[in-house]
Amino acid sequence: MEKILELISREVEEAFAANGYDRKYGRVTLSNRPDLCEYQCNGAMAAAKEYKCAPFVIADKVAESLSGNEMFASAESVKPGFLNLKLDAEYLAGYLRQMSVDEERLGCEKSQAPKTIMIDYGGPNVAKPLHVGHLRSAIIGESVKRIGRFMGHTMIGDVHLGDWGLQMGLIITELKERKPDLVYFQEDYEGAYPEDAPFTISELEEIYPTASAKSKEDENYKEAAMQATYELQHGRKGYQALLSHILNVSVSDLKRNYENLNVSFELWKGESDAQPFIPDMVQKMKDDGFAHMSEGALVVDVKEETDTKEIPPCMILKSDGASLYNTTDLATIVWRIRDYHPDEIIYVVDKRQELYFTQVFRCARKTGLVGPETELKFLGFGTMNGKDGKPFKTREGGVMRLEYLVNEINEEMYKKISDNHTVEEEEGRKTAKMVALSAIKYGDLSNQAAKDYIFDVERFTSFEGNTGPYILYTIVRIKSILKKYQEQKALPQGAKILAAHSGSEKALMLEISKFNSVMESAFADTAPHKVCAYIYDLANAFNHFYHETKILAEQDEGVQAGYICLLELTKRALEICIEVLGFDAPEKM
RNA sequence: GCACCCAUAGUUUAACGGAUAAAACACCAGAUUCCGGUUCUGGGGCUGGGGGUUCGAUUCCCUCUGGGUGUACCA
Repeated sequence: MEKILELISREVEEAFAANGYDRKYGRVTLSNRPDLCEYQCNGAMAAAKEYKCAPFVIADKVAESLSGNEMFASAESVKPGFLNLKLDAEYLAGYLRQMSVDEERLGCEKSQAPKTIMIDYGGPNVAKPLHVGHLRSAIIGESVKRIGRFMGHTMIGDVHLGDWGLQMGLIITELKERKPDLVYFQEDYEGAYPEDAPFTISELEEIYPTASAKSKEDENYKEAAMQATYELQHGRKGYQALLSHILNVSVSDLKRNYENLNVSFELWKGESDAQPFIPDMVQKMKDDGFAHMSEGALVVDVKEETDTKEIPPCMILKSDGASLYNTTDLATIVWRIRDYHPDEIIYVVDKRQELYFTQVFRCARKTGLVGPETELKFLGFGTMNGKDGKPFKTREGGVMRLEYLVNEINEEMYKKISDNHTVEEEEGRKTAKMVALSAIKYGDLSNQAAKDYIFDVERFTSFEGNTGPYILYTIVRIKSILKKYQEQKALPQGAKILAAHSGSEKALMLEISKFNSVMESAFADTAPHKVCAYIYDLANAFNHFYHETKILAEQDEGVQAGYICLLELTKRALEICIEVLGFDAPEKM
């Protein structure tokens, strides 16, 4: 259904036109002075110039034309030339009734031109545990994906594993030192390799750092690792079998971890999947004359006339002929285009990589890997800082494992919940987990992605203020009222949302009516924080209404039923929003 | 050196070029309560400095200051 702002604008534009002014001046915006009005139009001031006429004269005429319009309770012109509008309560109620009909989407229409959008987020390395550096990518990417999906687009999330390069050789080398008798190391072995991996995830997580440290001290060791890497990449069977064990063990652990965050991926592709595309891609770049040698390396120039800064060429091959991150990312684009024909690829990556991705994007376009019909978008996010304003660290100063961080917050939330009231252990744990996740995600998503933010556990886990738990608390409160009502009686036939009886009820209704426009702009700007800002306002509006209104004690059955319908709608709006943010509400808390 | 990003209340964050810059936490005062810890009501306080464009600037342009980041063989 049409956005309420559009409906209002059209009416006001009509009024401008009726008085002989260009209708473009009739655009209405949300009021920034809620004490004066609900919506406003500033067009008269802009029009004053064109028509050489005092702004308030124009505003007066328009207001006159709008008087008696059933959409507005009042339309008045004010001082310099503002047009202040208040919606008619019955009209507003009608709009909400229409929203209620569509329980799934609350009248928010899917995109007219659905796109296929691939979204690259996650970026974990195999054999290495997730750490807090992976948190933002996962949270933001997942939310952007869900928002896009809600708006009717085909969203394909790809985890883009770091599964290529020296790290694999290091693991194989270390494994060989520890367990030289394994069949994987017998060059002449012909049989089938065992199905079970010769290590567990915790061994794997310990092996990698150990090997990495050794290689820095011991030249021979490093040499061996490089040799193993080379042999792996050139098809040594035993090593490839090991690689798939490493991948399997690692990926199932990663999946478990991402699941805990309510994050999932459609594709579990990795850097290794791009490797087969490299030779042809490089050859074509050479043949087409885009790639040339520079300082021993193969590069593609990506400078443009309008650049204010120096953009170094995009390197395709190192001077030793080896590929690098750029190469892999370009080759990844090759199969993404080939297999999925996306209209857009979004990269949710640390913002420090912006220059690097500028190079990759330009190179991909220039060399024809990507046509003009495909948009490449860099969604850079800022650093997650500790309370001291510096990058988040453990108390000891190391990198915090994501799992530990999440557990810590779960634990804290459990304490909080069991302090408040007695709960069953199991039930309490489950609830704590849900609330904790809302705290982490909302704390992150309520900031603009591009900005650094401070991860303040105490603030994020608070049940008051602009936090995830506060939002959940509001939803739970609504659920509880609805439940009590249902226990007493059934909703009468023909129950419907009625024109607001109070200021706080109308304020709540006005918030709800913004739903579709918020979703649209959150998607257009890839900005989950707009959804956060919205549900916070919505939750506040509801709580004000709740404080002023005796819902369950209301004597008039019709009025009460209207309240219940309004609550249902509020609940749905909140639920859809937290769903796209990537967390859920419990039944109780 | 060069370039990019950021700068808003004590703190963390909002605000299509519009009116008196918003909220949360913290703080202060009053009310409330078996509680100095709960809840409610009220209050103070902000656009880094200087120019410019505009009827009108937190927003756009220039400059200065302060902070962050990046600047080809890492990812």
